[in-house]
Amino acid sequence: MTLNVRIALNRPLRRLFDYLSPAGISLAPGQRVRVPFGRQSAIGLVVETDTPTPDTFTLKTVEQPLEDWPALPPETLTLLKWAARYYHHPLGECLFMALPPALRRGRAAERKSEPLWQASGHLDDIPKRARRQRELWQWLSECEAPQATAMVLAQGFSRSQLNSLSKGGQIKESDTRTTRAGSETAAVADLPVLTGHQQEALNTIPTPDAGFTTTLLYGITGSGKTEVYLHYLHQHLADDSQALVLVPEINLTPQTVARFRRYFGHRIVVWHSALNDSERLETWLRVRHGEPVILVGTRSATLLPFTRLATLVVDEEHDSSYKQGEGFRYSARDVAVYRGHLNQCPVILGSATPSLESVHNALSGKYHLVKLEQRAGKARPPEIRLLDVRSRPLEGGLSRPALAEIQRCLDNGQQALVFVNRRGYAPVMMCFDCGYMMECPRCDTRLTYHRRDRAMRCHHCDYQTAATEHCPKCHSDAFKPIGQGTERTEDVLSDHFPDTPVVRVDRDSTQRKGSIDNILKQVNSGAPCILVGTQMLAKGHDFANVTLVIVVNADGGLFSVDFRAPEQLIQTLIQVSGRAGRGELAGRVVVQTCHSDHPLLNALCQGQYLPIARQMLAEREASQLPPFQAMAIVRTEATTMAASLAFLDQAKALASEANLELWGPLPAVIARRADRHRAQLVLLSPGRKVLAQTLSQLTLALDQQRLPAGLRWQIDVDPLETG
DNA sequence: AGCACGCCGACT
DNA sequence: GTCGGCGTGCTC
Repeated sequence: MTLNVRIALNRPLRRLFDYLSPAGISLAPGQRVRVPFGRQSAIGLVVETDTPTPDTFTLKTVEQPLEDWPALPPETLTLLKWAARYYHHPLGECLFMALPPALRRGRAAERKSEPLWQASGHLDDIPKRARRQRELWQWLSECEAPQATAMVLAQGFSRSQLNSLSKGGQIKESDTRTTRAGSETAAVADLPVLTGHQQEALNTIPTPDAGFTTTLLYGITGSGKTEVYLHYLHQHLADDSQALVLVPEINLTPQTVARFRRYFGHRIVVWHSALNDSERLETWLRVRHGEPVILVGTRSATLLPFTRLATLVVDEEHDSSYKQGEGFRYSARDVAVYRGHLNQCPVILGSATPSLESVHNALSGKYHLVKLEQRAGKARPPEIRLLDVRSRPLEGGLSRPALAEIQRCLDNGQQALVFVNRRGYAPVMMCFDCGYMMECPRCDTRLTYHRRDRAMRCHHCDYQTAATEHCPKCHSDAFKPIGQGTERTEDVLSDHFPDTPVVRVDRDSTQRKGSIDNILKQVNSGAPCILVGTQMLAKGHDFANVTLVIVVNADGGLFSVDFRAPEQLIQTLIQVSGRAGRGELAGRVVVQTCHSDHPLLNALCQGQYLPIARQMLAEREASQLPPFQAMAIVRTEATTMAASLAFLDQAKALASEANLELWGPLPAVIARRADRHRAQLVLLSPGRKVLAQTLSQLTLALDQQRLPAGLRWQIDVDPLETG
């Protein structure tokens, strides 16, 4: 008896390879195998069994299975096959995304016993000056069960603190799994009491009995959506079931995890980009073996091999970090919804500013709409006001009235938040004598001036060069920064308010590990201070004493070429406004603009998101943009623009038989990036079927073309960026 | 993606 | 004379 199997490999190939099963072994779909491939040996995943024998060539034989069980269980395999088709990405690469790196490389799927730490000895044995070590000891001693190193690090402690304590004998390794299993059901804190509105929302979300349902939980900032998720899971998740809670990358802070762990203890497991290979393997195995975990994770957690998935939650469902920006460009939110369908279980999408796609689905009845329109506790929604800054003198981007508002806020002993949408000191350096502007040698972009590091940096590639005081071209000293970045606004605020701490929060200031925690700690102390920062500040943080938010410039998103720019602008403005007045104090938001008559900004001042979303949806419908048509983009990059465009011209010819709207080919908005010349062809279709069929035919035909050297192309289905 | 094969330029 | 550049083609 010889049975053939069809196998996917981790290669960017839109095809599978057939092999003979090894003698006496029958293989199942999803199983991991080692196979000879060319003159190398590769790891493969079985996709189909009992496939026909070809008559034109002889098959090679699978070397051996790596496990006698499928690494990818049936549901996960079905999910990934669907996703590979939907996103028109090679199946092999999609399947391997669902394996941890260790298993992709062929390591054994075994748990390495990892140490779990528990406190022993006495607090007094730790020197008083070792403050963090003492805190770590205290935390461990308060934990219900011994903690893994990953957990300790997630709490913001360091390896060196752990090592010191271990050496001194104040903590020790406990025996691994037995203790953990015993603690699964350990008593944990009581759930927070729900407000009447939260309770009402909770009661309105369909229960798992209803099978597959998608609920859009529209809850304004500060309304307490997390409490609703916690109660939903507590009420409806069976003890032997698994749940997935997706959060945007930035939200998976130790505080968020601690919040879940307080009520579910060790049932909470985390998954994010900072895990190392062995932590990934460990968690992947727990999920695969059906441990009843509640997994809190970022985008790629959507692809984990759950076997008893019973509830999915996508928090901040509008967040763009759910869409993978390269390679397998999937949307974790959309894959999660499909996964709910496969498992016939509830999916809850939560946001204060849901995507227009989700609002559309809610309004059309495809999703249940549950509203939570009151802030929890005594907090009230902030008052939003436009401040027209045409012909007003600006300092670091700030107008006099804005500075006066900040002064008043500080005088009241409160905190202010200043939102600037660019990091660095200034986005451009320009010579006022010869007009020269410093550009990136590899991209079609201007270099951003980073004053702290005396550097000129490109924000689109890794280029950087020393900053100069004189114009590099004409040596004039009239070489000046143009525009605002967070550093510049920080400087102006420090000069203006010398007695008040000014804290900058952006990618540059938070690079050091744990620095965001220190910043949050300082802010949460409540003493007057000014926060200056980018989008980072807008996301999910709870600053009780911030009562004033200043938006330095709202105009960037109003006139962008990208059709999603207004949606993203409004979402960011509402999210950042939501940072004001979360405690008992009322919040105020001042939005500086040169277009105070713009209808979108005026709608924003009404403070309600859904009406604005309706308005934006009407515009999308009028111009037949998503979600009223399905969109995909064929993107190219090549050594010359001519090569990129020529390739897309062929693609256009291949696609033009179908009844589709085609835009382009056109050079990308940033046409050259890291010396690659980029272009795109946009496909729009009223129906998903036509689009999918066209893309299938297109990929088939394009795969057969031999590509000019250095040209790469990809397909982006449901793109977020159309630049 | 790897990897080998293959056909032209500057090195001991 | 060979080492090695990366173009082209193939992998069940």
